[in-house]
Amino acid sequence: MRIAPSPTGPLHIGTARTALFNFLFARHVGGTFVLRLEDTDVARSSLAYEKDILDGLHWLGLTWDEGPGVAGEEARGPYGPYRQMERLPRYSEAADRLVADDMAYPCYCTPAELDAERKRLEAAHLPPRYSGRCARLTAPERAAFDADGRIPALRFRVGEGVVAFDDIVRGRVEIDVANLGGDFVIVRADGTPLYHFTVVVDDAAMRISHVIRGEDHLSNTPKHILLFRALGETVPRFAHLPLILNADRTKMSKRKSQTAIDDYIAEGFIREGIDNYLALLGWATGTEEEVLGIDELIARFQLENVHKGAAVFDRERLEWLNGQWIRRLDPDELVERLRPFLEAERVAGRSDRVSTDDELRALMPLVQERLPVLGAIGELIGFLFVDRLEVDPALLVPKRWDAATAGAGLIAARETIAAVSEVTFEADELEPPLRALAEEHGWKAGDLFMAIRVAVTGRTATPPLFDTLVALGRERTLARLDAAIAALGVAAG
RNA sequence: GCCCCCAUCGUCUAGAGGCCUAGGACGCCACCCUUUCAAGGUGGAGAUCAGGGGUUCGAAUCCCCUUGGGGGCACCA
Repeated sequence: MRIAPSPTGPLHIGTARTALFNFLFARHVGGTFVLRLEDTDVARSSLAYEKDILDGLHWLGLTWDEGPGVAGEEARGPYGPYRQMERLPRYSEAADRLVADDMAYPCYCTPAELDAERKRLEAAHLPPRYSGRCARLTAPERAAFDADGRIPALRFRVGEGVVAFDDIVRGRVEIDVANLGGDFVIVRADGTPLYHFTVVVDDAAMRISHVIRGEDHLSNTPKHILLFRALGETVPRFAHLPLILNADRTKMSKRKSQTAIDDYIAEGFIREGIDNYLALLGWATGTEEEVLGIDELIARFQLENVHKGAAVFDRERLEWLNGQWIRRLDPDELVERLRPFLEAERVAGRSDRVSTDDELRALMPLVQERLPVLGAIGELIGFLFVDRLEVDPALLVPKRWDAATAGAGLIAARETIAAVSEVTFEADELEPPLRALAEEHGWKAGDLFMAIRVAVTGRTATPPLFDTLVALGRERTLARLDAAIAALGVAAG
């Protein structure tokens, strides 16, 4: 199996999903997973995108058995090179063979001529189609064009008949060659080969047995089959995956959806969540199991169960699955993965320092079940790492209270908390006296706790209060209470 | 325009002729738990299986048509 991305943009969700399905299938059947870079669109390809794609696939855990050398590392696999621009001689050799067998021919039509032809057909409400004008040029006619200085492209003769194949997910597909749009170009006038040609030459050369790709290639498959046959190669099995859709049910696009894997990584989605979610987009185990790790996915994966219908990308479900996986992470591992996000908070100026690993580890029980994405960590515990906390005085007054009560409550709470010594400053030591305090004054414990919460965190939604106070420490807790009391005084006055 | 593909709750899906008065999950709504927020638990609303014809004793499941949606038709990949 193979994944053959074009380095013409950052790693796209759709490419990642196709790679994942190839990977799952390859691992399930004990096959070989190949990565090939289709960089023949030189104008749009770049090394930066190439790196982005390879890094992204790695990040997702989709490791390939054969692929190009990167960052000084050797290429792996016996069928390299794995970049198409390094395989040019192979394409021209294959093209020469097709020309020698008269299965391909030089076409001298200029882009302008072809364009005019297409426009004419369009105006007549006819499907675009190459006329075949150069298909039966005689040797002298070709010589005349050559003498004229015209550089020909190469076209493949599609012939006639019906091409049929048994797609693993779609079943039998039959397409009349007459609908292929006429003989198609396989080599540009500048000598560079085109996608439909390179993909076939390479899939054959790399001994690809199963071509698993997006449904957008279904209509092109007959062209590929014709090419495999013309080259005398074995036609691989095909499996066309359902497309991933925008919310409006059109093919998922950058314009209407967040498609770059990088953006999901930056938000703090984790590979386990993304892999799990993507695997379940267009495929199901047939059981009610949904939270599945990569090994479980591999064990259960069957191309036969892949859906035919396209699937709308549902971010809510991704977030849920991501949260499931964050909760399943080993706490030390979570600390590890959180660090860059805390660093980002500091860089963005939202916190004054980054926590130590010990501090963070102690917080894991509080944060682990509250993170849908890693990027939410700042919202959750950022208040612990700021020197000067901004508190909206209005928030300090719980709904059922007035400012005076809030002030009294915080002053009383401050005294109670101050009575707890530094050494025994634990959640167990804090809760009972504060509850007693509330009861003594006839306050609802929740109201008192909310006032304290806002005073020390600036927020109404936080991890459990007493653990939060402990994390903050006695000194800072008291200081923030003092600041809040002062702020209330001003607001009340 | 032509060709190809597809069609079960808002979304992801289970379903391969009787187990379906259609199951699960996300989301939503209640309730429970609870100091807030989450997490978790329980329950609920939500799909006449796009519509219409067949086939069959029996159809979400098979066939046909219609409708709707999508994809493809480049010297892009």
